[in-house]
Amino acid sequence: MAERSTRPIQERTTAPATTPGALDLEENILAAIRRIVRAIDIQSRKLVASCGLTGPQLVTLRAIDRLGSPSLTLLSREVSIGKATLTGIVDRLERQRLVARTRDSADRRRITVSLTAAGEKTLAAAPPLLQDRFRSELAGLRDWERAAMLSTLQRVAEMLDAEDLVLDDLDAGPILESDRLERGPAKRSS
Amino acid sequence: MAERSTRPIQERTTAPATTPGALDLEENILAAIRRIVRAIDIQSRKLVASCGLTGPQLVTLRAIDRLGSPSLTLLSREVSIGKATLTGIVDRLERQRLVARTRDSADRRRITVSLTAAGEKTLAAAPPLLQDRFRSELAGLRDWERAAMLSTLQRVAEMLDAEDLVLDDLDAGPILESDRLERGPAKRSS
DNA sequence: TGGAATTGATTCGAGATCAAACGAATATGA
DNA sequence: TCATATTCGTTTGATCTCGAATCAATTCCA
Repeated sequence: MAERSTRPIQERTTAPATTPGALDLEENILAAIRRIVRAIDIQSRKLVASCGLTGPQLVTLRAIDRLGSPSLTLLSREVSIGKATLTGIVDRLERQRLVARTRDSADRRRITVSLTAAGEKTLAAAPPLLQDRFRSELAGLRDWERAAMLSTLQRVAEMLDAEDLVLDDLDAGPILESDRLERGPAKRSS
Repeated sequence: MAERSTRPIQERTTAPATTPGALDLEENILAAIRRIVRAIDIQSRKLVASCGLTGPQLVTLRAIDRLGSPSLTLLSREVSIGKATLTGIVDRLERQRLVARTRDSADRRRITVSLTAAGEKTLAAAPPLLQDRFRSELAGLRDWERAAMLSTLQRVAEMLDAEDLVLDDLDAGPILESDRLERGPAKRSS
Protein backbone atom coordinates (compact mmCIF):
# COMPACT_ATOMS: atom_id res chain seq x y z
CA MET A 1 0.00 0.00 0.00
CA ALA A 2 1.29 3.51 0.64
CA GLU A 3 2.39 3.22 -2.98
CA ARG A 4 -1.16 3.76 -3.81
CA SER A 5 -1.07 7.40 -2.88
CA THR A 6 1.92 8.03 -5.09
CA ARG A 7 0.01 7.22 -8.18
CA PRO A 8 -3.32 9.07 -8.00
CA ILE A 9 -6.02 7.13 -9.70
CA GLN A 10 -3.93 6.06 -12.61
CA GLU A 11 -5.69 7.97 -15.29
CA ARG A 12 -8.21 5.61 -16.63
CA THR A 13 -7.74 6.23 -20.32
CA THR A 14 -9.89 3.31 -21.24
CA ALA A 15 -13.47 4.18 -20.50
CA PRO A 16 -15.12 2.55 -17.49
CA ALA A 17 -17.71 0.98 -19.77
CA THR A 18 -19.52 -0.44 -16.79
CA THR A 19 -20.24 0.52 -13.24
CA PRO A 20 -17.29 2.03 -11.47
CA GLY A 21 -15.68 -0.56 -9.29
CA ALA A 22 -16.63 -3.32 -11.65
CA LEU A 23 -13.15 -3.36 -13.04
CA ASP A 24 -11.68 -4.59 -9.84
CA LEU A 25 -14.21 -7.33 -9.86
CA GLU A 26 -13.07 -8.34 -13.28
CA GLU A 27 -9.50 -8.54 -12.21
CA ASN A 28 -10.42 -10.59 -9.21
CA ILE A 29 -12.43 -12.95 -11.31
CA LEU A 30 -9.59 -13.32 -13.71
CA ALA A 31 -7.17 -13.86 -10.87
CA ALA A 32 -9.34 -16.59 -9.40
CA ILE A 33 -9.61 -18.28 -12.75
CA ARG A 34 -5.87 -18.05 -13.21
CA ARG A 35 -5.36 -19.76 -9.89
CA ILE A 36 -7.79 -22.49 -10.80
CA VAL A 37 -6.10 -23.08 -14.10
CA ARG A 38 -2.69 -23.18 -12.55
CA ALA A 39 -3.77 -25.60 -9.87
CA ILE A 40 -5.20 -27.93 -12.46
CA ASP A 41 -2.10 -27.70 -14.55
CA ILE A 42 0.08 -28.53 -11.60
CA GLN A 43 -2.13 -31.47 -10.76
CA SER A 44 -1.79 -32.58 -14.34
CA ARG A 45 1.97 -32.73 -13.96
CA LYS A 46 1.69 -34.81 -10.84
CA LEU A 47 -0.53 -37.12 -12.77
CA VAL A 48 2.23 -37.71 -15.26
CA ALA A 49 4.48 -38.91 -12.50
CA SER A 50 1.86 -41.28 -11.14
CA CYS A 51 0.44 -42.81 -14.29
CA GLY A 52 2.27 -41.41 -17.28
CA LEU A 53 -0.69 -39.39 -18.49
CA THR A 54 -1.30 -35.66 -18.42
CA GLY A 55 -4.70 -34.22 -17.57
CA PRO A 56 -5.73 -33.54 -21.14
CA GLN A 57 -4.56 -37.00 -22.13
CA LEU A 58 -6.65 -38.62 -19.43
CA VAL A 59 -9.67 -36.53 -20.29
CA THR A 60 -9.26 -37.56 -23.89
CA LEU A 61 -8.85 -41.20 -23.02
CA ARG A 62 -12.03 -41.11 -20.99
CA ALA A 63 -13.95 -39.45 -23.75
CA ILE A 64 -12.79 -42.06 -26.24
CA ASP A 65 -13.95 -44.76 -23.89
CA ARG A 66 -17.29 -43.08 -23.40
CA LEU A 67 -17.91 -42.46 -27.08
CA GLY A 68 -16.69 -45.76 -28.43
CA SER A 69 -14.55 -44.93 -31.44
CA PRO A 70 -15.20 -41.30 -32.20
CA SER A 71 -13.83 -39.27 -35.04
CA LEU A 72 -11.36 -36.59 -34.13
CA THR A 73 -13.81 -33.81 -34.80
CA LEU A 74 -16.46 -35.35 -32.56
CA LEU A 75 -13.91 -35.94 -29.89
CA SER A 76 -12.75 -32.37 -30.22
CA ARG A 77 -16.24 -31.09 -29.55
CA GLU A 78 -16.76 -33.46 -26.69
CA VAL A 79 -13.71 -32.43 -24.75
CA SER A 80 -13.68 -28.78 -25.80
CA ILE A 81 -10.25 -28.97 -27.33
CA GLY A 82 -9.40 -27.73 -30.79
CA LYS A 83 -8.66 -30.26 -33.48
CA ALA A 84 -5.12 -29.05 -33.87
CA THR A 85 -4.44 -29.57 -30.21
CA LEU A 86 -6.15 -32.91 -30.17
CA THR A 87 -3.99 -34.16 -33.00
CA GLY A 88 -0.97 -33.69 -30.79
CA ILE A 89 -2.59 -35.31 -27.79
CA VAL A 90 -3.66 -38.32 -29.80
CA ASP A 91 -0.19 -38.51 -31.28
CA ARG A 92 1.31 -38.85 -27.84
CA LEU A 93 -1.37 -41.28 -26.75
CA GLU A 94 -0.68 -43.35 -29.83
CA ARG A 95 3.03 -43.24 -29.22
CA GLN A 96 2.32 -44.91 -25.88
CA ARG A 97 0.15 -47.51 -27.63
CA LEU A 98 -2.89 -46.51 -25.59
CA VAL A 99 -5.04 -45.65 -28.58
CA ALA A 100 -5.09 -46.50 -32.26
CA ARG A 101 -6.08 -44.46 -35.28
CA THR A 102 -8.17 -46.08 -37.96
CA ARG A 103 -9.26 -44.65 -41.28
CA ASP A 104 -12.98 -44.80 -41.69
CA SER A 105 -13.72 -46.95 -44.72
CA ALA A 106 -16.99 -45.23 -45.49
CA ASP A 107 -15.66 -41.70 -45.35
CA ARG A 108 -11.96 -41.84 -45.87
CA ARG A 109 -11.38 -38.34 -44.60
CA ARG A 110 -12.37 -39.50 -41.15
CA ILE A 111 -10.06 -40.98 -38.60
CA THR A 112 -11.57 -42.87 -35.72
CA VAL A 113 -9.69 -43.27 -32.51
CA SER A 114 -10.13 -46.27 -30.27
CA LEU A 115 -8.63 -47.62 -27.08
CA THR A 116 -6.18 -50.47 -27.21
CA ALA A 117 -6.18 -53.14 -24.55
CA ALA A 118 -3.36 -51.29 -22.87
CA GLY A 119 -5.40 -48.12 -23.06
CA GLU A 120 -8.33 -49.71 -21.32
CA LYS A 121 -6.09 -51.08 -18.65
CA THR A 122 -4.40 -47.75 -18.09
CA LEU A 123 -7.72 -45.99 -18.00
CA ALA A 124 -9.10 -48.35 -15.42
CA ALA A 125 -6.10 -47.76 -13.20
CA ALA A 126 -5.94 -44.00 -13.66
CA PRO A 127 -6.41 -41.80 -10.60
CA PRO A 128 -9.00 -39.04 -10.45
CA LEU A 129 -8.24 -35.82 -12.23
CA LEU A 130 -8.81 -33.46 -9.37
CA GLN A 131 -6.84 -33.11 -6.21
CA ASP A 132 -7.84 -35.37 -3.37
CA ARG A 133 -8.24 -32.42 -1.13
CA PHE A 134 -10.65 -30.82 -3.53
CA ARG A 135 -12.58 -34.02 -3.83
CA SER A 136 -12.93 -34.52 -0.13
CA GLU A 137 -13.93 -30.95 0.46
CA LEU A 138 -16.41 -31.31 -2.33
CA ALA A 139 -17.80 -34.40 -0.71
CA GLY A 140 -18.19 -32.43 2.50
CA LEU A 141 -20.47 -29.88 0.91
CA ARG A 142 -24.20 -30.05 0.95
CA ASP A 143 -25.95 -31.07 -2.21
CA TRP A 144 -27.18 -27.61 -2.95
CA GLU A 145 -23.72 -26.19 -2.47
CA ARG A 146 -22.25 -28.59 -4.95
CA ALA A 147 -25.02 -27.82 -7.36
CA ALA A 148 -24.55 -24.11 -6.91
CA MET A 149 -20.85 -24.41 -7.47
CA LEU A 150 -21.24 -26.35 -10.68
CA SER A 151 -23.99 -24.04 -11.78
CA THR A 152 -21.83 -20.98 -11.25
CA LEU A 153 -18.93 -22.47 -13.16
CA GLN A 154 -21.19 -23.38 -16.02
CA ARG A 155 -22.70 -19.97 -15.97
CA VAL A 156 -19.31 -18.34 -16.19
CA ALA A 157 -18.36 -20.71 -18.99
CA GLU A 158 -21.49 -19.78 -20.88
CA MET A 159 -20.97 -16.10 -20.38
CA LEU A 160 -17.46 -16.42 -21.66
CA ASP A 161 -17.61 -18.84 -24.51
CA ALA A 162 -21.01 -18.73 -26.06
CA GLU A 163 -19.82 -15.71 -27.97
CA ASP A 164 -16.65 -17.15 -29.34
CA LEU A 165 -17.62 -20.56 -30.50
CA VAL A 166 -15.26 -20.25 -33.42
CA LEU A 167 -12.51 -22.69 -32.59
CA ASP A 168 -11.57 -24.02 -35.98
CA ASP A 169 -15.15 -24.66 -36.94
CA LEU A 170 -17.33 -25.95 -34.14
CA ASP A 171 -20.72 -25.08 -35.48
CA ALA A 172 -22.79 -27.98 -34.29
CA GLY A 173 -25.42 -27.65 -31.63
CA PRO A 174 -24.99 -26.94 -27.95
CA ILE A 175 -22.94 -29.46 -26.06
CA LEU A 176 -24.11 -28.35 -22.67
CA GLU A 177 -25.24 -31.22 -20.55
CA SER A 178 -25.50 -29.73 -17.11
CA ASP A 179 -27.49 -32.71 -15.82
CA ARG A 180 -30.86 -31.65 -14.57
CA LEU A 181 -29.77 -28.69 -12.43
CA GLU A 182 -32.33 -26.12 -13.37
CA ARG A 183 -30.65 -23.27 -15.19
CA GLY A 184 -32.00 -20.48 -13.05
CA PRO A 185 -33.02 -17.20 -14.69
CA ALA A 186 -31.46 -18.44 -17.91
CA LYS A 187 -30.97 -14.90 -19.18
CA ARG A 188 -30.96 -15.82 -22.82
CA SER A 189 -29.58 -12.48 -23.83
CA SER A 190 -28.58 -11.96 -27.45
CA MET B 1 -31.22 -32.75 -28.52
CA ALA B 2 -32.70 -36.03 -29.64
CA GLU B 3 -29.11 -37.25 -29.39
CA ARG B 4 -29.71 -37.38 -25.70
CA SER B 5 -31.84 -40.48 -25.76
CA THR B 6 -29.43 -42.34 -27.98
CA ARG B 7 -26.74 -42.49 -25.38
CA PRO B 8 -28.21 -44.21 -22.29
CA ILE B 9 -26.11 -43.90 -19.20
CA GLN B 10 -22.73 -44.43 -20.75
CA GLU B 11 -21.16 -47.61 -19.34
CA ARG B 12 -18.80 -46.58 -16.64
CA THR B 13 -15.70 -48.69 -17.19
CA THR B 14 -13.67 -46.80 -14.63
CA ALA B 15 -14.66 -47.59 -11.10
CA PRO B 16 -16.73 -45.03 -9.17
CA ALA B 17 -14.04 -44.64 -6.50
CA THR B 18 -16.22 -42.38 -4.37
CA THR B 19 -19.87 -41.87 -3.80
CA PRO B 20 -21.79 -42.86 -6.84
CA GLY B 21 -22.73 -39.77 -8.77
CA ALA B 22 -19.84 -37.77 -7.45
CA LEU B 23 -17.74 -38.56 -10.47
CA ASP B 24 -20.17 -37.02 -12.81
CA LEU B 25 -20.02 -33.86 -10.82
CA GLU B 26 -16.27 -33.83 -11.03
CA GLU B 27 -16.32 -34.33 -14.73
CA ASN B 28 -18.83 -31.59 -15.17
CA ILE B 29 -16.81 -29.24 -13.06
CA LEU B 30 -13.74 -30.05 -15.04
CA ALA B 31 -15.60 -29.62 -18.28
CA ALA B 32 -16.86 -26.22 -17.23
CA ILE B 33 -13.38 -25.15 -16.24
CA ARG B 34 -12.03 -26.37 -19.54
CA ARG B 35 -14.55 -24.27 -21.36
CA ILE B 36 -13.63 -21.24 -19.31
CA VAL B 37 -9.98 -21.74 -19.99
CA ARG B 38 -10.53 -22.16 -23.66
CA ALA B 39 -12.71 -19.09 -23.91
CA ILE B 40 -10.10 -17.01 -22.17
CA ASP B 41 -7.38 -18.37 -24.37
CA ILE B 42 -9.35 -17.56 -27.47
CA GLN B 43 -9.96 -14.07 -26.19
CA SER B 44 -6.26 -13.77 -25.59
CA ARG B 45 -5.58 -14.46 -29.24
CA LYS B 46 -8.05 -11.83 -30.32
CA LEU B 47 -6.26 -9.46 -28.05
CA VAL B 48 -3.05 -10.05 -29.94
CA ALA B 49 -4.72 -8.96 -33.10
CA SER B 50 -6.11 -5.81 -31.56
CA CYS B 51 -3.17 -4.59 -29.50
CA GLY B 52 -0.25 -6.91 -29.98
CA LEU B 53 -0.43 -8.34 -26.49
CA THR B 54 -1.58 -11.70 -25.27
CA GLY B 55 -3.66 -12.11 -22.13
CA PRO B 56 -0.79 -13.13 -19.89
CA GLN B 57 1.30 -10.30 -21.27
CA LEU B 58 -1.40 -7.77 -20.51
CA VAL B 59 -1.96 -9.16 -17.05
CA THR B 60 1.75 -8.92 -16.44
CA LEU B 61 1.94 -5.41 -17.76
CA ARG B 62 -0.85 -4.34 -15.46
CA ALA B 63 0.77 -5.93 -12.47
CA ILE B 64 4.03 -4.18 -13.20
CA ASP B 65 2.19 -0.89 -13.39
CA ARG B 66 0.38 -1.60 -10.16
CA LEU B 67 3.47 -2.68 -8.26
CA GLY B 68 5.86 -0.06 -9.52
CA SER B 69 9.04 -1.91 -10.40
CA PRO B 70 8.67 -5.35 -8.88
CA SER B 71 11.20 -8.12 -8.87
CA LEU B 72 10.40 -11.15 -10.96
CA THR B 73 9.66 -13.29 -7.95
CA LEU B 74 7.22 -10.76 -6.51
CA LEU B 75 5.60 -10.38 -9.88
CA SER B 76 5.38 -14.12 -10.17
CA ARG B 77 3.44 -14.35 -6.94
CA GLU B 78 1.22 -11.45 -7.82
CA VAL B 79 0.03 -12.86 -11.11
CA SER B 80 0.13 -16.53 -10.12
CA ILE B 81 2.56 -17.47 -12.84
CA GLY B 82 5.68 -19.50 -12.28
CA LYS B 83 9.01 -17.73 -12.53
CA ALA B 84 10.06 -19.86 -15.46
CA THR B 85 6.98 -18.85 -17.39
CA LEU B 86 7.28 -15.25 -16.42
CA THR B 87 10.83 -15.06 -17.69
CA GLY B 88 9.54 -15.87 -21.14
CA ILE B 89 6.69 -13.41 -20.94
CA VAL B 90 8.98 -10.63 -19.82
CA ASP B 91 11.39 -11.57 -22.60
CA ARG B 92 8.71 -11.00 -25.17
CA LEU B 93 7.53 -7.84 -23.50
CA GLU B 94 11.07 -6.58 -23.49
CA ARG B 95 11.53 -7.49 -27.12
CA GLN B 96 8.66 -5.14 -27.85
CA ARG B 97 10.29 -2.43 -25.74
CA LEU B 98 7.31 -2.27 -23.41
CA VAL B 99 9.26 -3.08 -20.27
CA ALA B 100 12.86 -2.92 -19.18
CA ARG B 101 14.88 -5.16 -16.90
CA THR B 102 17.17 -3.56 -14.37
CA ARG B 103 19.59 -5.21 -12.01
CA ASP B 104 18.91 -4.23 -8.45
CA SER B 105 22.02 -2.48 -7.13
CA ALA B 106 21.38 -3.46 -3.54
CA ASP B 107 20.83 -7.14 -4.20
CA ARG B 108 22.37 -7.98 -7.48
CA ARG B 109 20.53 -11.25 -7.82
CA ARG B 110 17.33 -9.34 -8.23
CA ILE B 111 15.96 -8.08 -11.50
CA THR B 112 13.34 -5.38 -11.37
CA VAL B 113 10.99 -4.89 -14.25
CA SER B 114 9.54 -1.53 -15.12
CA LEU B 115 7.34 -0.06 -17.79
CA THR B 116 8.85 2.03 -20.54
CA ALA B 117 7.04 5.04 -21.90
CA ALA B 118 5.82 2.87 -24.74
CA GLY B 119 4.66 0.32 -22.21
CA GLU B 120 2.59 2.87 -20.36
CA LYS B 121 1.08 4.08 -23.55
CA THR B 122 0.22 0.59 -24.69
CA LEU B 123 -1.23 -0.24 -21.32
CA ALA B 124 -3.42 2.82 -21.34
CA ALA B 125 -4.79 1.89 -24.72
CA ALA B 126 -5.25 -1.81 -24.01
CA PRO B 127 -8.76 -3.21 -24.15
CA PRO B 128 -10.30 -5.16 -21.27
CA LEU B 129 -9.22 -8.73 -20.82
CA LEU B 130 -12.61 -10.31 -20.75
CA GLN B 131 -15.10 -10.53 -23.53
CA ASP B 132 -17.47 -7.63 -23.86
CA ARG B 133 -20.38 -9.97 -23.66
CA PHE B 134 -19.17 -11.30 -20.37
CA ARG B 135 -18.64 -7.83 -19.06
CA SER B 136 -22.05 -6.60 -19.99
CA GLU B 137 -23.74 -9.66 -18.59
CA LEU B 138 -21.73 -9.20 -15.46
CA ALA B 139 -22.88 -5.63 -15.25
CA GLY B 140 -26.43 -6.86 -15.58
CA LEU B 141 -26.22 -8.99 -12.47
CA ARG B 142 -27.22 -7.88 -9.04
CA ASP B 143 -24.52 -7.02 -6.60
CA TRP B 144 -25.00 -10.14 -4.57
CA GLU B 145 -24.87 -12.26 -7.66
CA ARG B 146 -21.56 -10.79 -8.69
CA ALA B 147 -20.25 -11.24 -5.19
CA ALA B 148 -21.47 -14.82 -5.09
CA MET B 149 -19.87 -15.57 -8.41
CA LEU B 150 -16.51 -14.21 -7.38
CA SER B 151 -16.80 -15.91 -4.04
CA THR B 152 -17.48 -19.26 -5.64
CA LEU B 153 -14.57 -18.93 -8.02
CA GLN B 154 -12.26 -18.01 -5.19
CA ARG B 155 -13.56 -20.88 -3.16
CA VAL B 156 -12.86 -23.30 -5.97
CA ALA B 157 -9.43 -21.79 -6.41
CA GLU B 158 -8.73 -22.22 -2.73
CA MET B 159 -9.94 -25.78 -2.71
CA LEU B 160 -7.74 -26.56 -5.64
CA ASP B 161 -4.54 -24.72 -5.07
CA ALA B 162 -4.02 -24.33 -1.37
CA GLU B 163 -2.69 -27.84 -1.38
CA ASP B 164 -0.21 -27.44 -4.15
CA LEU B 165 1.39 -24.15 -3.41
CA VAL B 166 4.68 -25.51 -4.62
CA LEU B 167 5.20 -23.67 -7.86
CA ASP B 168 8.94 -23.27 -7.88
CA ASP B 169 8.96 -21.98 -4.35
CA LEU B 170 6.07 -19.71 -3.45
CA ASP B 171 6.08 -19.97 0.29
CA ALA B 172 5.25 -16.45 1.33
CA GLY B 173 2.00 -15.52 2.95
CA PRO B 174 -1.45 -15.38 1.43
CA ILE B 175 -1.82 -13.06 -1.48
CA LEU B 176 -5.57 -13.05 -1.41
CA GLU B 177 -6.99 -9.60 -1.54
CA SER B 178 -10.59 -10.11 -2.47
CA ASP B 179 -11.41 -6.50 -1.56
CA ARG B 180 -13.80 -6.29 1.31
CA LEU B 181 -16.19 -9.05 0.31
CA GLU B 182 -16.46 -10.87 3.58
CA ARG B 183 -14.98 -14.33 3.29
CA GLY B 184 -17.97 -16.20 4.61
CA PRO B 185 -17.36 -19.24 6.84
CA ALA B 186 -13.66 -18.87 6.10
CA LYS B 187 -13.13 -22.58 6.68
CA ARG B 188 -9.48 -22.32 7.58
CA SER B 189 -8.97 -26.03 7.11
CA SER B 190 -5.49 -27.49 7.49
C1' DT C 1 37.25 -15.55 7.03
C1' DG C 2 35.28 -19.21 4.40
C1' DG C 3 32.43 -23.08 3.09
C1' DA C 4 27.35 -24.31 3.09
C1' DA C 5 22.77 -23.18 2.50
C1' DT C 6 19.52 -20.13 0.50
C1' DT C 7 17.52 -17.17 -2.84
C1' DG C 8 16.82 -14.91 -7.60
C1' DA C 9 16.66 -15.53 -12.29
C1' DT C 10 17.48 -18.24 -16.44
C1' DT C 11 17.71 -22.31 -19.37
C1' DC C 12 16.03 -26.73 -20.83
C1' DG C 13 12.61 -30.18 -22.01
C1' DA C 14 8.04 -31.60 -22.75
C1' DG C 15 3.44 -30.71 -23.42
C1' DA C 16 -0.79 -27.88 -24.36
C1' DT C 17 -3.03 -24.42 -26.85
C1' DC C 18 -5.02 -21.97 -30.77
C1' DA C 19 -5.52 -19.93 -35.65
C1' DA C 20 -4.31 -20.28 -40.23
C1' DA C 21 -2.80 -22.71 -44.10
C1' DC C 22 -2.69 -27.07 -46.27
C1' DG C 23 -3.75 -31.45 -48.92
C1' DA C 24 -6.99 -35.09 -49.42
C1' DA C 25 -11.67 -36.75 -49.74
C1' DT C 26 -16.45 -35.95 -50.19
C1' DA C 27 -20.53 -33.34 -51.38
C1' DT C 28 -22.93 -29.94 -54.18
C1' DG C 29 -24.45 -27.66 -58.11
C1' DA C 30 -24.49 -26.52 -62.94
C1' DT D 1 -19.64 -35.00 -65.77
C1' DC D 2 -16.83 -31.58 -63.82
C1' DA D 3 -15.77 -27.58 -61.23
C1' DT D 4 -16.53 -25.60 -56.83
C1' DA D 5 -17.40 -25.79 -52.04
C1' DT D 6 -17.16 -28.10 -47.76
C1' DT D 7 -15.29 -31.16 -44.35
C1' DC D 8 -11.54 -33.79 -42.15
C1' DG D 9 -7.24 -34.25 -40.20
C1' DT D 10 -2.50 -32.53 -40.12
C1' DT D 11 1.27 -29.20 -40.18
C1' DT D 12 3.23 -24.86 -38.91
C1' DG D 13 4.20 -21.06 -35.93
C1' DA D 14 3.77 -18.66 -31.77
C1' DT D 15 2.84 -18.61 -26.92
C1' DC D 16 2.14 -20.34 -22.39
C1' DT D 17 2.90 -23.58 -18.87
C1' DC D 18 5.44 -26.06 -15.40
C1' DG D 19 9.34 -28.59 -12.86
C1' DA D 20 14.10 -29.52 -12.65
C1' DA D 21 18.62 -28.23 -13.31
C1' DT D 22 21.78 -24.47 -13.36
C1' DC D 23 24.42 -20.19 -12.48
C1' DA D 24 25.17 -16.17 -9.75
C1' DA D 25 24.73 -13.51 -5.60
C1' DT D 26 23.75 -13.30 -0.82
C1' DT D 27 23.21 -14.91 3.78
C1' DC D 28 24.27 -17.97 7.52
C1' DC D 29 27.03 -20.26 10.60
C1' DA D 30 31.23 -22.14 12.41
